[in-house]
Amino acid sequence: MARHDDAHKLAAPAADELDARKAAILNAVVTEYIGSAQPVGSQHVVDAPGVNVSSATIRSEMAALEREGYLVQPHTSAGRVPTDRGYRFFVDHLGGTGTLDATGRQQVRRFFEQAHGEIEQMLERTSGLLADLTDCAALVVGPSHESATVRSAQLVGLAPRVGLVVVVLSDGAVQKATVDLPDGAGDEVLARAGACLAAGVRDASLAHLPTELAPAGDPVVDAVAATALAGLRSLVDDEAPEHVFVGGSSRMAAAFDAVETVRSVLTILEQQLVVVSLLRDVLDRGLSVAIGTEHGVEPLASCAVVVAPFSVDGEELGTIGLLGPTRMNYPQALAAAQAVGERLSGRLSEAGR
Amino acid sequence: MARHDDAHKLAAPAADELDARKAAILNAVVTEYIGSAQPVGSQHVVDAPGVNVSSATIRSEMAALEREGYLVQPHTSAGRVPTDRGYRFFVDHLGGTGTLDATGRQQVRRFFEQAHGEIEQMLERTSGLLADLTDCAALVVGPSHESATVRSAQLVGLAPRVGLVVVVLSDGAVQKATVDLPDGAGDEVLARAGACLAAGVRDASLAHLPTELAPAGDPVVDAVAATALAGLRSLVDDEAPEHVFVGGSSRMAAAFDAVETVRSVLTILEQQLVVVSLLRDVLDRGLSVAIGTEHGVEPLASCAVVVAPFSVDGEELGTIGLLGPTRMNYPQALAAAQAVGERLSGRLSEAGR
DNA sequence: GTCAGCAGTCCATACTACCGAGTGCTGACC
DNA sequence: GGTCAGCACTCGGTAGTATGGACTGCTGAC
Repeated sequence: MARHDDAHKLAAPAADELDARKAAILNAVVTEYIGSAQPVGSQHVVDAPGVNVSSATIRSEMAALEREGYLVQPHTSAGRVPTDRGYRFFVDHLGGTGTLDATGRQQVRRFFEQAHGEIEQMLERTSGLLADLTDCAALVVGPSHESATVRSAQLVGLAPRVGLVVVVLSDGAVQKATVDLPDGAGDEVLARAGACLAAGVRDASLAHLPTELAPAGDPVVDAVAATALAGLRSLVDDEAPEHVFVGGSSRMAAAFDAVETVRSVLTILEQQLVVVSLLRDVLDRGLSVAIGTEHGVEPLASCAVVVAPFSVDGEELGTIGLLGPTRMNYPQALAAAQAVGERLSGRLSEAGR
Repeated sequence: MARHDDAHKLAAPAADELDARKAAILNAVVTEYIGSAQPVGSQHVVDAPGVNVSSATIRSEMAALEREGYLVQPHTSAGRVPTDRGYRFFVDHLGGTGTLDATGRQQVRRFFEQAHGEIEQMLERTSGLLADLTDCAALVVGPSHESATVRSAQLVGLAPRVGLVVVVLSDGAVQKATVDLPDGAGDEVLARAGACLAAGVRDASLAHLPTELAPAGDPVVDAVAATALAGLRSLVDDEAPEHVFVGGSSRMAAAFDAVETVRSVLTILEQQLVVVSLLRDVLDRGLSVAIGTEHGVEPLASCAVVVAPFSVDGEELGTIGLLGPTRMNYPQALAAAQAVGERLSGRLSEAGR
């Protein structure tokens, strides 16, 4: 079989291609290393499927794979460890997406059967589920509210001179902003200003709120309504547009043995902005996996990220991410991310129907 | 001097008291150990204030302190390390609360000067501030909404058969619950049901919502209102009543050198329920510090917790917590927790006025 | 009660030896 | 030419041993 592969090996762009045997060996090394975290020697590969050659031949093939940048030796006389490039080939050409194991599938099914409550709560719990499934840190970025439109706006008095603007968005999110009120603003003024505000912002998107409102006639009411609108507008710039739920970050402690690595990874995980843009960036580049230095975040050089979008009614709304060491179990992670993404999409679409 | 101490040593409860020199030595050992994380030998104590004796005398005092359970030796011929009891004495009798250093004070001041936005956001940021100040993991538990009363309730249609109940509480919190609507429920039905609901729940506390509403006459409206109320009531049991913001958990990675300890501590930090009840428990026992095994959480045996409440208009609303290794800098942590708690109370009271 | 002096303990560190997993190379074989 | 058994070699990890030093506890003098 490998014999006539040679024929079109020259025809095909050989740059990123490996012949079947090299691929099988790389596959075996990656698989083994993911499991054991120990450099893999030629002896451990000899029984792998698709590799029907002696350890001596494997050694020479491994040496070639090292020359081509797929493997490295930590030191002479040690086994081989995959490079980022090796993992990349593995993810692209080998291993497939894999499927969740039976217990995993059951866990996911049960989770979504008994899932209920608000979207935020569900996303948070989902991050826990993903962490459990994959033993990675799980990142779940909620939908952006940028394109959602205002369904309802309301002005509520909290204290003599404090009010709260509450808007409900079409995607079910609720935003609020406290506003200072002038001294004499009673319930009636609030109600009228609220109505005025509601009329002005209804069906506008949060990103494109009007700058002023139609006057209601009463200067006090108008003033209050304007204040409320200003409070609302400040929300948009103010708050990070997306919230990210991080679950299972403790698992990063088990993933590395250097406590310093753990610390730097955790530090990144605490920076929501970095996490969100990391995931977005990977997704925008059309990838579902970013390995080592492929994503630009330097402190995560020894990590890999697996992403999957989730959507409601076909519209991509959020992102699922899994963060683990580069030697993470990619097939499992991909399968889990994809399965949970699909289920989540289904669940959310159903709820919004 | 010690001679006639013997006399009333039997009379007075000598149990927890140490004479001035022993206290000074203990103080020096704890202070030194907090700084260096290395066992402290008699030589390092010799220059400490209040200890004007030779190292030989210190050694015999240290041996006594060890017999009394304030210090331990990791092994013979090593220096001494404080026990939990030693830290406890230090916290209770020595070191005082301390004050924040100048840069710390400035950091706190600046933070609260430019603090703005909603309470949740502010609490989250506060957890980051505290972590920065103390190099500990910071826990901020928001106010419980149990005693807050409903200021406003509203029913908004999101999709043909989906509605959202939004209630605003007297403390400024907003709660929401999605509800399924019957097929024919149009805007008018929603408005009427919403009004009916609002009338029924206004000024009720979330914990004591009515079980049924006054009928509005129309069976469809009544049904919708009842569904909405049910959705609202489910919120109370459903959601954890308090949310805890955890900041700076990455700092736990630097605090311990055993990666396994880091993992177990982080695992605890991910369990909001445990964290909340831990803080509550410590506070309920009237403590501001819980050291080692004093709090019941076994995986945190090598940690200490410093807590401080914060309040609005005199009413205790939330809790600030700092989690660090037992050899954390107690005076600094206490000062930071107290200062931030006070500032936060002030800020929140001011906003609610 | 204090303390200088001393003998003793025991952890780190460094050094050495050794084992074994693993490599690259070579020469024979198909 | 590709394959592979055999071989010499490399080098990290473990174990054993020596050394230094930071401690201690004790003792006897003041």
